[in-house]
Amino acid sequence: MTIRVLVADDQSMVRAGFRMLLAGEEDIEVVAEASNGLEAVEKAARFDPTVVLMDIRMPELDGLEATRRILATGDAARILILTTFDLDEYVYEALRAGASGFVLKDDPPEQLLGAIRIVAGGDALLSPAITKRVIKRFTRMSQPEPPSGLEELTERELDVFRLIARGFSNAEIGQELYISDTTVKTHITHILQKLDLRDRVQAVVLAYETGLFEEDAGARTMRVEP
Amino acid sequence: MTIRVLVADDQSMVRAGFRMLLAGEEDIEVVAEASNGLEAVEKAARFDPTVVLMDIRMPELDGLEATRRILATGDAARILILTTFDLDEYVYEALRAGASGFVLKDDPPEQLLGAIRIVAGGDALLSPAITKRVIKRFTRMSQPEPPSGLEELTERELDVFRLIARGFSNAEIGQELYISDTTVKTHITHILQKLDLRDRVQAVVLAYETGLFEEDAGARTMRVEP
DNA sequence: GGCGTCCTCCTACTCGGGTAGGAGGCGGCG
DNA sequence: CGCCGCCTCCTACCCGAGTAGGAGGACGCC
Repeated sequence: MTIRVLVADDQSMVRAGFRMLLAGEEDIEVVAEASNGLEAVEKAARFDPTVVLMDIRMPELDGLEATRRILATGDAARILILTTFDLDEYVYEALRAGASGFVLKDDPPEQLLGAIRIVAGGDALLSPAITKRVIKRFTRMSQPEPPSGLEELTERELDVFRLIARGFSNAEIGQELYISDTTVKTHITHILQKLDLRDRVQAVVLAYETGLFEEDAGARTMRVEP
Repeated sequence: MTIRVLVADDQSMVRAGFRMLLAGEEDIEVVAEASNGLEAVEKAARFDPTVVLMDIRMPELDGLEATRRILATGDAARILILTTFDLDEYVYEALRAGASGFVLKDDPPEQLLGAIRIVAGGDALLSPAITKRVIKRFTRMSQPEPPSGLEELTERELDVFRLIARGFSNAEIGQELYISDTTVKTHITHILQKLDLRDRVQAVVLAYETGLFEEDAGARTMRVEP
């Protein structure tokens, strides 16, 4: 019996890469691809895959919500999450959503193949680098705060965060969003508090390390004055 | 006559993606792959490709030096550089190294195919987003300074830059390197001047966008106080 | 209606970051 | 030797960033 795989990733290049990688395996078959979360949910229902390779960041619906919806249908599908960085905060949320494993996109191919087989067999696994962080997280969590977790940023705060991550000053952010810079400051204070960061520099680091905002790569340009 | 392509990229997934993409084209054939710069140089000599798809950031030897070496052999190969971001400062260096074109990795596939054919035909091209920056750069360059280009950072400045890129404050950098924070400030002023940046936030953005310091990913941890 | 959330804007303050300019020590190189 | 580049450190100054705390309007929900 072959392992039926659904590949859900918004980058066609990555999908093609997986398809090629898995094509060489006797016991694995790619039965469908999805380029966003909604499509993933739909195709999971239609093709009944054994394993869904799920990117976290996708348009329409992200990998987390897609994971929840697929599992909510009672399907037997196992979800294997693909993350780009081991720092990805979503990992903890995905754990709660019921994912069976996490693999880093730049892990060696053999590791990925192994992961698919393990997950298909009903076991769970984490990439070593992720495991380290998860453990650290849980040991830290069990002491001071109750359950906690990361607070959610509002829409507007995300707008501001996006611009911070591109190196904008408060004044520039204000111009871009048509709000005063005191308002910008207010948003930033909230962002830093919610994410437990010291200043905007750390916010930029976090944004890149977790791969936030990779969607708007097209518009990504640092401001340069003439 | 088919266009012979060498794919040089350190991510196997990306290579596989290109192979798959190009497999569908009648006039294009992937004759070899390379996972680092040295391999690219060697295989370019061995397989005599029409076009080399070259990633900039690669182990052993980066895409720029590989480009220089391949062109130095007098081969007819055209180099098409792949960049992840339009902000990549290396672009200017690669121009000087003799690359024939630049394509963003997330440009639509048709654009990439077109680019390969154009470059194979002997013309040069830039991705629109890159063109914009190059023009801005050259117009700026032709006025005050002679040829110039990016000044090189010293070893110590790189040390400081690395820590800036991890979100460290000046005081923290000073402790880490055993120097006073006024010295740190001095270095930072020089870094910003040399790279034409406004503040450390832009420096962090630049570091990530150009993939500087990806080597020390293992040690990459944001400072978090207990 | 009343409550809560979000967004907006304000003042006033503190502090870290960045600039300007100078200075001394060290090592390499012509 | 003398010059230069690099690293180190300093003072003095300015300004942007972030904090604290308050306030008002829009909207949705019970």
